[in-house]
Amino acid sequence: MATESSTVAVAGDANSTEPWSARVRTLTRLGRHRESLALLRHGDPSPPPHALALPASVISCAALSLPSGVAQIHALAAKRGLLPAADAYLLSALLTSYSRLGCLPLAHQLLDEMPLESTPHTTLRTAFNSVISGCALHALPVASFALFRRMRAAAVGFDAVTLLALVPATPLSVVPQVHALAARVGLATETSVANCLMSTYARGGAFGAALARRVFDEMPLASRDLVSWNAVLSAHAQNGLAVDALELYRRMRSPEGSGVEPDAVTIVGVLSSAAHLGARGVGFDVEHYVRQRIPGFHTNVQLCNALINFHARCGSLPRAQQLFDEMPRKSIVSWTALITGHGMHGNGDVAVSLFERMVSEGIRPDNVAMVALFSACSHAGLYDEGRRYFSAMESVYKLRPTLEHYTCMVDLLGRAGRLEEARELISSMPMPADGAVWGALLGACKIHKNVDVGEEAFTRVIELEPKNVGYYVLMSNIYTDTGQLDCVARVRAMMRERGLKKEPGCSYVEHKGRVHLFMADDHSHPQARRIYELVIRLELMVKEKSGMRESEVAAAKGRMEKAAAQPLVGIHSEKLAVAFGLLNTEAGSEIVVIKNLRVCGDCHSFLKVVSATTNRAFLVRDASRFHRFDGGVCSCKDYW
DNA sequence: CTAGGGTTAG
Repeated sequence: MATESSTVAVAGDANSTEPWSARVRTLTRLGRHRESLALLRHGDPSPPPHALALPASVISCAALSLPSGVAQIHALAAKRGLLPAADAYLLSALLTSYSRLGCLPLAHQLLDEMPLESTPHTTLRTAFNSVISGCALHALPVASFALFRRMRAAAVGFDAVTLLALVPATPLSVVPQVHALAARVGLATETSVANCLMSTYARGGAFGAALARRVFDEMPLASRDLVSWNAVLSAHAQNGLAVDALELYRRMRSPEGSGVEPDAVTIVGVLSSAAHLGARGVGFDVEHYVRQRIPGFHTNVQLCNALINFHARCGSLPRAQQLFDEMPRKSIVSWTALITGHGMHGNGDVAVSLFERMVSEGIRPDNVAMVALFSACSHAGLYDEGRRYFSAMESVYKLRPTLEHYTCMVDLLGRAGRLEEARELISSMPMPADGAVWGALLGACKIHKNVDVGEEAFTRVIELEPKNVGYYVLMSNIYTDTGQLDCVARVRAMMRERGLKKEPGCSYVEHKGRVHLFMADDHSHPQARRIYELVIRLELMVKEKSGMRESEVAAAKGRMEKAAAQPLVGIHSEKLAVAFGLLNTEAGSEIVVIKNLRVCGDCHSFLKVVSATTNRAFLVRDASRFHRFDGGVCSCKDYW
């Protein structure tokens, strides 16, 4: 034992008793690459460098990004007759190093020189694996697939390592075939391969997430490790399946997770889903877990970004800001998350100054940061700033606007009432407008009750997205607002013919750790009777307070109900959620409501008046932003 | 002594 520790202590030292070739290897293993190469170059020439030293030196050259060094050792080895296949380790080290350094022609050449008949299959497999992973690493998916085919043609069996390199480089549509091939040799349920398949499938939208789920379900329980859980959870989180992601998190923490402890990667996926859904309780619990169990989380940029995003999108801007301030190093994502949060809360000026601070700290904005900025300008009615930044986007920041940027700008111009200007912007686009762009124009026409432009936008948008119900509802609401009830009926008929149903509105409130979900005209809550009584009482109070204008709305509603069989407006879910909040909280508290659709005008004025008389603040996150109702006014200043 | 798996913002 004493000798072993002294060997370690002097490893690589000049006075070590090791043969010097072994010392080269030791230095490489310790990551002391320069010393290792120096020893190779200037070491005792007798005995000459042993075969043992050469692979190590190759690895050191690769670690130091020295392709010429690799080539020199390659030449030396060739002179000694160690190649093409006499020394499998050396060959392997050369192939890996060439591949990693991007010298793929050399790697290919070396591979081609190998005698297929006389080389052991394990050596061949490793050689192919090295080059396949090199091609994958350097974005040459076609080449890596060609090598895989050659490998199979030469009857060289593949293993898990082959698949780990190949699968991520395979076009998504072909992955199921490789998957089937892996399954045939029993590799598909191997932990590393299954994890790799799941993360690759995760790139394929909701359908990909379902395939990832299947891989996960088919894994033997004992093979699932932390990465498996993270991969399947992220597959759902990244593809908008937030509810499933949270359900997976719950399962992971149950006995089924068999002691797997969430790590920062798990948490990032969970927080993303919680932020999406407005699942505040989940996010708060997870943050508690982070503070207890993930030491030094402040230095984990991605984790902090996920927390900032969660707080910004779930109503706690000060906590987002505090986390941001506490980060020793921030990324553009940190800035963007905070800008988005301020944008959603209507603090356009704060968003703009954050953006300016970001730029002055030397961070070049990217496309996502620009979207956040435009959307913040849009919600705050910052027309001039929006226009200015839009033109700066190309000229100053060298970013080409994408469809998303045009969508934001159409929204910004449209909300500001400049419908013609928005229409012109669409005509000037260098690419065809998509549904979102026309949809933004349609949304603006709803705000400004513009039937003509609205009809054009509607025609275009339903050509592009005939199944998106929201656009039919918007058009129908424009007709309702302008009293064209025959047209309302026509749009409804279109919806019926196409088998489209209005997406039901729902709102929820969290209270004492439980989620209370309400749908429009929903009576299923245990307190439903008291909730409805309160809503009716409050509506009466609101009507008295706001007099004529409300009665006009009621009259319009009455006319509409006569014209169509089904009323469009019943008791919307946010009224129920707020009434529940009023019944279950003390005066002075804030009631947070998360809603899937946008707040309608009627509910908006209702909530303003109610906030003035009940000594509560209501923070409502709807489909596009936050509204904070307090003392009779809304933070959106009625601009939304 | 060689090849290798999961992550964020709109």
